[in-house]
Amino acid sequence: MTAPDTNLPPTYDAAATEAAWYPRWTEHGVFTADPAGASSREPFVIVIPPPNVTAVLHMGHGLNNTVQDVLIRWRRMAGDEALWVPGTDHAGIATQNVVEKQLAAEGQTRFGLGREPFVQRVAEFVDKTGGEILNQLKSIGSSADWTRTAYTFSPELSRAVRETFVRLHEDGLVYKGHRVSHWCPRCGTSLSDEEAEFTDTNGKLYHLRYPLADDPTQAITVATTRPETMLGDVAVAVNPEDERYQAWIGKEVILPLNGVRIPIIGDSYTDPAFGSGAVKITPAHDANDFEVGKRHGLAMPVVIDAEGIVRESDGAAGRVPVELSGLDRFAARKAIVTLLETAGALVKIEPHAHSVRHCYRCDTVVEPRLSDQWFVHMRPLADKALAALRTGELRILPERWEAVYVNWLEGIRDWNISRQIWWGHRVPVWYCIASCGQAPIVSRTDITACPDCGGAVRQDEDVLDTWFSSWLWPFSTLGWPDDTPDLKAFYPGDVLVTAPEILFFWVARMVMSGCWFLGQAPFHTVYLHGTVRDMQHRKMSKSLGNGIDPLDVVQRYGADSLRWTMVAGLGLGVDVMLDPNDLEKSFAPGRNFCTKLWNIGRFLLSRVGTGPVAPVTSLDTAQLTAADRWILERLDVAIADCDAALGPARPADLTHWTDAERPRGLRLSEYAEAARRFVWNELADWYLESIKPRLAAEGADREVARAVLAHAFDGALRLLHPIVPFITEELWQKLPQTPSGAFLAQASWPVASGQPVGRGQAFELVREAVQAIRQMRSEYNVNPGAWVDATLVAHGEVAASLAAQTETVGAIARAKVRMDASNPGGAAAQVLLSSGVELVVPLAGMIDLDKERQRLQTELTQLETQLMALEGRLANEKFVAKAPDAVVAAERAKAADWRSRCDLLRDKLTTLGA
RNA sequence: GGGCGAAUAGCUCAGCUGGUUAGAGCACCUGUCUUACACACAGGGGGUCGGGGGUUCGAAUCCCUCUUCGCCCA
Repeated sequence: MTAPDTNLPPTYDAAATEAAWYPRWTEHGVFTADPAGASSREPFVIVIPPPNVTAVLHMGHGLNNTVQDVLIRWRRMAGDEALWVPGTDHAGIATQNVVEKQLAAEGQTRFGLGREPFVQRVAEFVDKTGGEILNQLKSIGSSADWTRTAYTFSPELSRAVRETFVRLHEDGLVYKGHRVSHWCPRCGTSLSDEEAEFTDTNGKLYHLRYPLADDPTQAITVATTRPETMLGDVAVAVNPEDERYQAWIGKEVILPLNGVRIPIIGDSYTDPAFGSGAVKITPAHDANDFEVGKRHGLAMPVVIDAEGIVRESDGAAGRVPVELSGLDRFAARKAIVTLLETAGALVKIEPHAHSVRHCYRCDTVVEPRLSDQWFVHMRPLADKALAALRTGELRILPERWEAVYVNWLEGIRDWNISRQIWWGHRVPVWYCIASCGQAPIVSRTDITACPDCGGAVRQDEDVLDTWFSSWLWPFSTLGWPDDTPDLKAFYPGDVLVTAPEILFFWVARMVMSGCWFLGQAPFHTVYLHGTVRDMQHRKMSKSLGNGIDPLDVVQRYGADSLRWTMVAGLGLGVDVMLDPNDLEKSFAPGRNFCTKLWNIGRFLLSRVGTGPVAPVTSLDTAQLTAADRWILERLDVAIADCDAALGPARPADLTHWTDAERPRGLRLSEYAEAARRFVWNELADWYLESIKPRLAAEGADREVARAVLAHAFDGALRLLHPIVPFITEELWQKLPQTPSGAFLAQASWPVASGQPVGRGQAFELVREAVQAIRQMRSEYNVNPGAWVDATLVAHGEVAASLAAQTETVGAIARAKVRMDASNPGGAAAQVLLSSGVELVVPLAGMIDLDKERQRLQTELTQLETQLMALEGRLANEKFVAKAPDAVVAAERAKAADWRSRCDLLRDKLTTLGA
């Protein structure tokens, strides 16, 4: 440890401090959790939302991880066995895309390379460049337990994935389904419902004319947004209730362009009010049409292939005209519309706003495609996740997201978990090549031969959705499926911190898997924070170029400034607005706060020194001045405010939230403000100023002031450490009372003193008097360096209490203050303080009587207006009869107070000759 | 199309189950380099709580309605 040093440089050096402390913390295992420790204290566990292994840190990560770090550092100090599990996911589609791009640049494709070499190449790429983001997290101070760093594609976590697949299959919840799924032609894989995101689009509605086979003079008009699919139409559906078309059901029409005859069918799926009331049915290229096709036993010809190219595929022989075959689906749309127009089959084109699904990874328009995919039947899992929320085992903050969670789970659909890519966990299913009749084998271990005929087997080609591994994250990272000490000690965890965007993708699924496989929700609290946006409220993104690089901010302002800015702006569920064009505007407040803290530290060290200080508990309360009592009370209040803003950390009964507890806590900005107010507006602005004379003197009172100041600042540093860990650690190490070898990161969270409330009251009158004198000085433009005279007029107990404070008032306000039992009169500025104390500031030659009268008159008029309203209320019999007694009593007391104040003001005006 | 939420000071937001003279931070204006701090200190201005209606002794707070915006789902 560095030796205590009373001569700090005038400005805080963030870079040097950060570089010094982070390694010391990790070398001493400050962030390492011990499962054995969880037997004597409460465990507090957060698992990181694993970033993509190839990701680089952006401001969203900065926000997300700052929040987690604040919480984990808070609980670590509060005495919990705190564990923050870090790690990354293998990001199947995203990572594969990156490597495929590299291959493309080399004129290669993954198919040209072959599966094994390709997977090898991706693995090498990840080894070389992956995980950098975890190092970047360290530079913003993240106190994760790096000894437990996890990766979804590691052998351990891969075993959990396979176990899950097999167990769900045994439970009858995993099945292979043949249906229309979302397909990304660019990524070459199917997608889950969640991965196919809606985008509002200004499209067109094409009205097509299909002539009757028996009587080509008559025709039925269908409306579609995707005319290119008409080649695969197998029917026209009308609503059986629709009188316009009832007679047409059973007749046949001729498809223009390819001449295929298709029937007109009745199906209630058709909305008579939409378009023409007749809908073309293309079962292989639309999920709804697929259902209609199944109901009516229709053929399902495929006319668009996996690359999004129009051509005759399964069951589509004779359907695609030669001139259209081989066209991309969007080129085909144009060509088909032209051909239809030429053929007289295009009735009209209307503008049509609708939503089109896009791939969440590459934004390509999703193509619905008929294929075989592995699905998880989600209903039974969803029911457990719903129950967890309803019983209070789980809560979501902000609470309004609970409704969204419930809504999604109630309408849950089966989850397509197979992907037609190569980078990921291979589906653990094997097939006998000999087709000996052996059913597909679902296995925890690799299968090399058919158990029935002994012949060769092949493994399913598909890999699993990356989310199928990340939904296990809260327990796979702790060693599940083995019953490890970590799993015993740290499951279930406590808080999950993430953004609302992945509530369904990840959060709800983790709850489902946790409840299903371990019988308990993986955490009791989901904290959904806002999004980082620019000044136009646009989400920061690479494509918009409006991002801020957190590492750049760390370099220029320090990690603590970055963290402060994030936390101070973080109302519950509120977006954080930052200006990418003006970092100074966004991060200066954080830097300024650090500078302020630093200077309080400098002042303290230069005046208190490094000599021993007495613990405040050893001080005789009689020795404490009004200021001492006041700042100690303010510290108690600050502790209580911080605790109330942050907590409770967990349900009181450890298992279920009560309705009263449920919405409480995680108000990070309120916590930051409470701590800031204490150290800046109370400790620095008032206490420090008031004790300067005491510190300059010698004797017992100086020791009291030293002790109280050191204690109060120590408390402030503890309260602030979770937000600004580096500067607080640096300063705390220099405090005279800090034990050698200790870390603030492991020091105890402050606890209120338990001393009676209200003991700081005497100092409030000091503050009031000082503020009044300052106001007079400002109003009369008194030179800030000049001293003024002031008289405090008070009686009885108040006078006695105030008499001991005149020096303090004078020192802070630069005034020669004296007490008097009666108003000295004369040309003076006069202010009425509370408790009937009068402040008289004779400003020789400066006093403007008109101005004084004006000021007092304004105050009197305002007060009289308010008093009149108040008296009106009290005169209202209904108010007195119906309002609670306590309210009425309070209003009466207030009225009495205002009346006497009005009287005093009137007296003053009289003496001023008004 | 369905659901949820928001609208309070120039900006970002607090104001819990109706009862204080409606608050905070930042921004703004004025003065000051007062030996910890001008990245600071001191003083100050600024809101008919989106519009309308209702319940109540009393509404920023509860109900209805309209307008605007955001999010989720189809």
